[in-house]
Amino acid sequence: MKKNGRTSCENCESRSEGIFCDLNLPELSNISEHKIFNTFKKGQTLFVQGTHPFGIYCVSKGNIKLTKTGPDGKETIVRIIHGGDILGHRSLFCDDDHMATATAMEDTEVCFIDKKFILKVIEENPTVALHVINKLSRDMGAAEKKLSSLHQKNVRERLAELLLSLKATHGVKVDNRWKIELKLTREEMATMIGTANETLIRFMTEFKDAGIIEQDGKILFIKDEKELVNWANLDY
Amino acid sequence: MKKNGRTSCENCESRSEGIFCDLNLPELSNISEHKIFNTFKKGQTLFVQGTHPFGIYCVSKGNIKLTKTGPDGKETIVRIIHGGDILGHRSLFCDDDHMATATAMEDTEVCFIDKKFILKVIEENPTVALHVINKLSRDMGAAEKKLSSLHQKNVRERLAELLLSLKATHGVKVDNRWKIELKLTREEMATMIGTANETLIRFMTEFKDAGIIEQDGKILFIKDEKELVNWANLDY
DNA sequence: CTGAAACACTGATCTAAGTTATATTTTCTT
DNA sequence: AAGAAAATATAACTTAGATCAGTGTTTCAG
Repeated sequence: MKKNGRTSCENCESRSEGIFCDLNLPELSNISEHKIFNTFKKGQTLFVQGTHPFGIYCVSKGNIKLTKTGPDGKETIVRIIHGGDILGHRSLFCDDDHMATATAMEDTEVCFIDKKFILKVIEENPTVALHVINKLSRDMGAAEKKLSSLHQKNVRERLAELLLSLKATHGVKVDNRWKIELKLTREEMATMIGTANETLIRFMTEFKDAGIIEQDGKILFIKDEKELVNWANLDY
Repeated sequence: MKKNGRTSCENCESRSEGIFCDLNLPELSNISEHKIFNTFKKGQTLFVQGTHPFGIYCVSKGNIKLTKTGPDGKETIVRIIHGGDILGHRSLFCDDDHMATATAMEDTEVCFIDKKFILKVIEENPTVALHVINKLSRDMGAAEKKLSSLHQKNVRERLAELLLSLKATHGVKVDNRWKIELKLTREEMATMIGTANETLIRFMTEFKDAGIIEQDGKILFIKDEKELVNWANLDY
């Protein structure tokens, strides 16, 4: 692995974001020498539900969806991983098989880090450990929030919540609209909030008709954030 | 705090289980000197949704439920914490306010550990850090599994899953039945699988009629685990 | 021991959202 | 550029499970 190349951790696009953000250059280049850089084309899978994890993936560019398929073939997107995030750590850290499939939603750049090595890095660098703990805690919060939403809110409210969370994670303010820089199919959005394809489409139409959102081809815009918050019926 | 007393970490009932299980005696007694021992009676709350976390709770005895209340007052049990587990760490580690309320389900014994101190312990003891990571990962797995169940399975299947998971966490084999050593109301069980009180009762009756479960007062027994697995329609 | 809550159960409606079906548009493939 | 495949959209129909209403049964405080 060439030093200071485009694919080195020292020059990584997402160097300032992830669990390694507090490491200094020598430590980074140590990791750099132990990782395996890889690219995935849209639609390719990084790992498949039910298989054994061998390490973690550090995503430097592109979005990846984590999909859990049920016994009857129904799919649910449990999480979306974007540039700067890690992936595959949950299964690794509890020695479970992967309980979901990771699929590239666009062309992505990802580094693979072997189990043994990442555990060593965590043991030797408390700051990395704390970042992993922080990441897991935040994801866990998101998961438990979704859990209660699924029980307590109807589809309209959950859709509003989804749009708000997409705004937070993938939104960019352009003029006076929020542009969502993540292309999702209706099907995918539906599985994110636990509803059927057709039901989701109905409510998306309702949101469009109400002037809350707008669409330009596949790109989504949020026009009226305030109204979205109303519709989401958020707690406290 | 007296040394070697009933309430010291060295003599803690759940010493072999929690995140501190790999520490040696001097390290344990160091923690012991920094914790605050407390007891809670059934129904008392340890902390309330929306408040700021100041540390973590280390549960040595008793079960505690974590309940998230929605904007319309509807409650959902997001997790149950039992002896040996920690509590309140999720919010603490991501600097969020508590997003749920912790309520003792029976008389409990709990130690409080201050934020600053627990962070120091984690930084200085990689084994503690790894145990915290492992704990979070397992809880996160459970949360994401529930999430997809809520989308992919009907109430009957989810109830079967709940009973199986109660068996795993609180079950004791007595004769040829599994005794569930956790007393739950129907209401509580309902909020655990995201359904209504009445609906849950209906299916519990169905399970009893089918000879899968049995009840002696408030205590629950699983008679036919095999059939329960069938009804749960588990994946792979 | 007693009266009031809290809990458990049952039945009768009602409705949100799933399902099925079909048409139209967009996006890939060759 | 044409044809196939995937995604979007709408409407009609069905249903799982929520809600409402009422009765029996524990539990527990005083």
